[in-house]
Amino acid sequence: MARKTGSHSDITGPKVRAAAQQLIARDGFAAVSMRQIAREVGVQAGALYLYTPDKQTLLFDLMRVHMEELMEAVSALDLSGPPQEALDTFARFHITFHLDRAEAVFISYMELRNLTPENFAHIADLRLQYETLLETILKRGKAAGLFAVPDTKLATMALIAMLTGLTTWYRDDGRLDRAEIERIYLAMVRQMVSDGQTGRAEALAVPL
Amino acid sequence: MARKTGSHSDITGPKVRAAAQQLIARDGFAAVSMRQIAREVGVQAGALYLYTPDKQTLLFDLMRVHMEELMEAVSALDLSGPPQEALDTFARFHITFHLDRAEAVFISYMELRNLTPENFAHIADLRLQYETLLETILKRGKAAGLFAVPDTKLATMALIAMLTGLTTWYRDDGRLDRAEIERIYLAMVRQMVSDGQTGRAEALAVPL
DNA sequence: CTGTCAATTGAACAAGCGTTCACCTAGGCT
DNA sequence: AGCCTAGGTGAACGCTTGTTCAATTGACAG
Repeated sequence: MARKTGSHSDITGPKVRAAAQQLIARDGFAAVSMRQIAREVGVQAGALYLYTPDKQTLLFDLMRVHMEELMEAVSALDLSGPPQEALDTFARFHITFHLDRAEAVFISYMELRNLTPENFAHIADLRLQYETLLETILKRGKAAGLFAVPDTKLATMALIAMLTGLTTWYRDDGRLDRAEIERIYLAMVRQMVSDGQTGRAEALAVPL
Repeated sequence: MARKTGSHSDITGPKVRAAAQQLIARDGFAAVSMRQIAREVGVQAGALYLYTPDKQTLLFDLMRVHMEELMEAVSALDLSGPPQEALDTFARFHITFHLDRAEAVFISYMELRNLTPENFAHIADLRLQYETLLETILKRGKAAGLFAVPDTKLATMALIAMLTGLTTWYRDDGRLDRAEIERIYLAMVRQMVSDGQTGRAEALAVPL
């Protein structure tokens, strides 16, 4: 067999990562073998080692790329405006970005324990940076007397868990479409930090 | 070697489940071998099969017992009172129960995909029953005009994700103790469903 | 038409897997 | 004193694992 036509490394490389992502998201890192990934790609197991030094690095790269893309995308947002506006922007972004990448999100939350300590530290650091962006918004809103947040750190964790949890049950053919879900979640986010002065009607009337 | 003193099945049985729970919570079901569990118990791998027919059933039993204990404990609550009171009771219960059983909770959320379809269906059914208890409270509150909840199903998922997320980052030696965390989370839960009429001060002033 | 080399095969390696089973042995019962 | 059996051993089964590597292929440059 060997090479067929054209340069394959540009083709096989991405296919390896795609197959790994799909299988690991479905069955878990430890349960997926290199031979399964290879079969999905249409190649022998040995060939995978042209694209990754080992299985661990394959996982780490999936998570690293995901987190780097997340940070790059969130960096493009303007979160410097009024806290309420920044919170809306962040929440909308989080929902869309995560629903678009359900597999990568799932892996990044479930397979942390399969990383070596160094790799884990790197991913955890990126995640903390991301969470800090949200906490900063909450702090600004609290300082301005706009948000009623007992503790910004806990509110950050609560909001992220609530928003990310979406990816675990969302189905394309579900009762509500993505726009509706986004609207409803945004209303809940607003309400969770609202100080009551804003009024309920305002928080629930989410413009699209 | 063989038996040492007294009847051991009453001792070894629980030790097997405890060791399995600890190791699976830490490394994941697929990554833990029967030999590792046996070593932790202080026994040879073959002896485990006196206490479980196979590895899959060992996992299922851990999850089943956890979910059954959850349902039994939640059934003992009185959730028939005013919606706000019932919600408080439920939230407090959820936090306490889950923080007390971090390992079992972690397993029940992470290892669902390692269950056979029949076993999965059973666990999923118990979970749905649990979630329905919360949704019923939200529906009652909404019908009574007390809660501002755009969609009770989504609010249920959001609240459960938010509350359960707690177990993923809570540490005994953290900045806040459990009572404080419970109080703050309860305030956030109230605020998320509050209709603004109740007033912010009331929602944040959580009695212990 | 030939030589080069990127891309891949397929076999091999030692290690570990879940599970089974013939055997053993210490303790309680008669 | 002697048997019975619960509770456990330790070796073995066939299979899979991650990883390596010499050999081979096909596409392309000169």
